[in-house]
Amino acid sequence: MTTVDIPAGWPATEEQARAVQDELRAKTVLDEPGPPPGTGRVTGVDVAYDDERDIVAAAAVVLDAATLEVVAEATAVGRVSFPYVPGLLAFREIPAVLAALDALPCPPGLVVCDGYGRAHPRRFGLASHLGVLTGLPTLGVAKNPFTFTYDDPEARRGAWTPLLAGPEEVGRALRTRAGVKPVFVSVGHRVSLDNACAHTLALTPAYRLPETTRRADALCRRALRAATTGPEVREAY
DNA sequence: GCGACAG
DNA sequence: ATCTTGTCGC
Repeated sequence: MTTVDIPAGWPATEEQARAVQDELRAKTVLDEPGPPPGTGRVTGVDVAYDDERDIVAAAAVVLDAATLEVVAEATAVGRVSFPYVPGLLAFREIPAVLAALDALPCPPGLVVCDGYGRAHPRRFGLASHLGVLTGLPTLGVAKNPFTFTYDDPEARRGAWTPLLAGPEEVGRALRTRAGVKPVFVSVGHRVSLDNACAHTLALTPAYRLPETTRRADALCRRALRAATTGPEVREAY
């Protein structure tokens, strides 16, 4: 496990953060199909918080895309870098996520984020941001529709409907388990929407959420618990 | 102006 | 995200 510092020049206000998004958005690559589903490696990233102690823990878990077996994993712990503000989630999660990715012993391949990419008020969500910063292909799978609208997809697994920002399709509501609430998929960087959905289905053989995010979620919670129970914290009592 | 709002 | 036990069901 590694420790993270808040990067120099990291936005301190919402206004600065929005300016960063507006500047980086132009670097998003949307015309690449991305790696074929079921091949190479797929990495899940997620973050857990202890706002009380101002601690954040991130995890990156690399899976073999064909077998979904864990190939490598890494965690990072640090200080919370930004408050939670809808639309600015990336500024809260990215420093720790970058550190976890850096700590991996192998290339991450495609990165699956817990949240949105293009489906974002300024079309630059967490997955887009992480993609532009790392150059890696990224996509976002969110559990909630945020401010967007959608029609309920058919009940069968694989069914989907457009996720809409007014008239604009910013992602898809994708059914990963028959009869269960869909997930909300959007493109991050260097991946097509069709491919993003195909990857999401390949990663959900048994549960609603991708194996990548399930693994990363479990790991970052463990890391947070360890950081909160570790020697340096116990001494404070 | 007020409320809603990924995690 | 996080606070949180038991409980219904495959």
